[in-house]
Amino acid sequence: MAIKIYNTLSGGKEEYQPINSDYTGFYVCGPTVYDYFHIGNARPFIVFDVIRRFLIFRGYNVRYVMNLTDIDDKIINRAKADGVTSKEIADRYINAFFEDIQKLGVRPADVYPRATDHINEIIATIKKLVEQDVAYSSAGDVFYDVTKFANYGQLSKKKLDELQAGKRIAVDERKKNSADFVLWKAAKPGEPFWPSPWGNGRPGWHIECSVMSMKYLGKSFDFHGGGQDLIFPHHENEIAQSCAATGCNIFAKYWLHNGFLDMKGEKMSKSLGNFVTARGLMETYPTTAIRLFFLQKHYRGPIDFSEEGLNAATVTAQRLSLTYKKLKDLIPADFVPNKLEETAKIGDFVRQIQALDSDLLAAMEDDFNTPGAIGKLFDIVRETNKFIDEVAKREDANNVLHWLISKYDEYDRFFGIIDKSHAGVDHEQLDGLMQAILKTRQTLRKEKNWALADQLRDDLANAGIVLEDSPSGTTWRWQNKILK
RNA sequence: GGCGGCGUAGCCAAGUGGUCAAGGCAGAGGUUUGCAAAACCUCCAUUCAUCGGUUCGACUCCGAUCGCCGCCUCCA
Repeated sequence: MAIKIYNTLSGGKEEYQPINSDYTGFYVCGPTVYDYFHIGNARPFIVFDVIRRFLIFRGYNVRYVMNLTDIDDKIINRAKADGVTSKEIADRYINAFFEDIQKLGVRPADVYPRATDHINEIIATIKKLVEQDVAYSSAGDVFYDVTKFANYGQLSKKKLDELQAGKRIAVDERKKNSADFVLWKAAKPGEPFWPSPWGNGRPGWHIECSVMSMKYLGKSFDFHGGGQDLIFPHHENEIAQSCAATGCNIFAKYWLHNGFLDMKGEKMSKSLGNFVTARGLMETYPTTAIRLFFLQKHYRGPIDFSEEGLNAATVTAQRLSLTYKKLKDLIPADFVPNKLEETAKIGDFVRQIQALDSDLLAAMEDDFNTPGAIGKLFDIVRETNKFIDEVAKREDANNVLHWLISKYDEYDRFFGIIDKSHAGVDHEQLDGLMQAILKTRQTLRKEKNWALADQLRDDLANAGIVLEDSPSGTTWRWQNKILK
């Protein structure tokens, strides 16, 4: 089955046809590193991570590039405020960015190009644009002349004469057209700068993405992703610059844009001040819950940030992870699988899961419909739990368990929503301690000393450890912080 | 004003021109358990913002209305 993708450029779903067979080029607009990113900024990091991982799962050799904007006004202002250099600010928040996305379970990109590492290439590209007369310099600044690009507006479906120029922000007098945008900014006193044919200055925002995406992915590549607010002008400008510079018809073939995270019906943003950092949120909620919170909604729609939503996602994520843990606990460590037997009841069960599996993948293939796919996943979870309840009565159960685990592992290759830490049992010493406590409590239970056995369980619950008694023994796990 | 999108149960949220609609959370009852927890079962939208139209038939297509959001050069 082909993967269908909603392309902002065409305004409809298209079948994915790779530009070349060697690799799939995927560029996503990354952070401007002047502060910790907030949970709204995290949305593209997470949804494009999942899309990328699904493409890899489907066998595409994805080359994934995310830029780091490490020079711009906000960084300069922050540096001034903190009394340090722009580079120190950028380095500080690049490190924080890497820490945070790792915690969020986002796989690292193949390349994280930084604007300041590509100044020469940026200047060379601007030079080319000036030579072609699609850009002009004015007092040390260089502007792109949007009237020179016939298809300007193709992505955002905007017409130049219908823009409300200057409505929000005063138009720079030196521009020939109000929609012209800056390629090179002359340095003001005290600002960091690089020498250029137009004097000391620094790159404008849009040009870095054109230069770096094409450097690492070629002048035409498959996917370009980012938030919906980047459609205009950022991505529109990227297309204009890139196609003017290289003469290519296609810059990025498929344009993917994620919806916003709203805070009480309003877009979450730094400038509105209504934001929660990803870093802060991860202190309260498990990352599996945060990812699930995003993935239970289609990536193009808006999401309203709410604690109720995150609490619900926390419970949901735990349900999935507990089922996975049970599967793992049931199968002997030294089990060697052989072929699944197509016998009677086992066969019915396997076929049922296979049907759900097929629906799950079909949902993912339809424009990465993660909410639909996760709905199917929870059908699988319910069937799995039923199977687990009857596992003792089943023949060939270990083979089926082994197969089920492989299915969950498969889904998690792109979702990343199963907590595989095994409830902390990877800490061997702690588990040894817990086993000692459980052994003592087991003795109390045999003696029907319920009061003491229950008190022990309650005390451990207060410490964030949940005990679960079952006919086959007692297990322990961490309580989700949020659910205490 | 231009462009784009949205409105499905208490909450979140998929989906289809034709068994009057997945899944999750919350809630009610039950099974299991020494009691819990976890799990399972049952119940929880004659209805898909409103009003028209097309159709044998629409929540799904078309039009209008109402409400909400985003972009129109800081912005994921």
